[in-house]
Amino acid sequence: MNSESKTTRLIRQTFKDFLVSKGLRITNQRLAILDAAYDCSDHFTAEDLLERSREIDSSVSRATVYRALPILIESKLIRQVDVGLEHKFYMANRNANTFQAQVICSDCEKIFEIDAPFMDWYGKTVADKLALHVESQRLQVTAHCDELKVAGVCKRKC
Amino acid sequence: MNSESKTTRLIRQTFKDFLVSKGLRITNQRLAILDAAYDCSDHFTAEDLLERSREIDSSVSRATVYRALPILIESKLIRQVDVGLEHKFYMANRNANTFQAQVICSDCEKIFEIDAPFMDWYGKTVADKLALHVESQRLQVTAHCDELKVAGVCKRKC
DNA sequence: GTGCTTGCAAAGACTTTGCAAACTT
DNA sequence: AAGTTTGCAAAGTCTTTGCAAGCAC
Repeated sequence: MNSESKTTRLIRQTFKDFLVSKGLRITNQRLAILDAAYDCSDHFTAEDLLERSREIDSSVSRATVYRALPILIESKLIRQVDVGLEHKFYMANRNANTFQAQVICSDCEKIFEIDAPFMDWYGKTVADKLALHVESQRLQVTAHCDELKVAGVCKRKC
Repeated sequence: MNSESKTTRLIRQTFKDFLVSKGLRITNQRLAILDAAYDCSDHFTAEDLLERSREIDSSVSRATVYRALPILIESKLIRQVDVGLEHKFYMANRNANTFQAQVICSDCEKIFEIDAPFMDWYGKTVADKLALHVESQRLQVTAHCDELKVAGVCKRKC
């Protein structure tokens, strides 16, 4: 049972604990939205999330998705990935500890998440200069696909 | 005459050349919008730009600002600075050659632009791993103001 | 039962677009 | 004169909000 794996249960429990700790209620819609988010291996938009949530619980409405997103972000179970494209993206926060950078292919608009531990140190150094305390950092690299330019196709489904 | 400085003339000429090279027309509104953008030492939103443009040429409309922004960005005279705050920001591209990072104060939402030449190397290295060719990079550090937390005030007008 | 949550539809915020008049070339 | 560009207002897109009914506790 994929939906009952050990990890899934742990994630759900974390979310439930978070809701309780905030005096919020555990609802089927919120759980469906959480599961839908973790069902995506990739980045997703609010609209994607609505669609996937509805496959799990058809009663989920757009409003509920938009209301759930800030909660999921605050709980650190998902994070916002704003890459300056048309839409805002989100993704499940599977490895919250390493600093992640995004490489965005401008040909196919695919977003790659990569570890960039060095950034962490650098960002802190930079903020120290301004006497600010770092909360979060983002490194985004926009790039185009060499393969696509040459061969007209990109192996990574660009 | 501030509006007739050497730099200003150079910028205007660059823009005019760009327009001509694209078969677009040189209009007072477009020039007003360009001047307004370079009149800001800081980041600005589309709405800010409308307001400032109208001080130069009161006939500038919101639609024209929105139509001019992509042209100004394509000409590299301004660039978009998307920091994931409420609005999209833009800024004059005064030093296009150095990689810029943004440090965003989450207390006052002020945005500091800093040089981060090392990022450039790092971003390229990272993109090379994926066989992509770097177009642009952004490093954004969100931080909060220590002074504000302690003293309730921030010298840099946080 | 109490009061947080929900879905719906309407409202909001920001941006884009259709059209006739005005302007650049 | 020919064809772009403009301002206006309307339409779009994405997101938020008000409200009464429904649900978790």
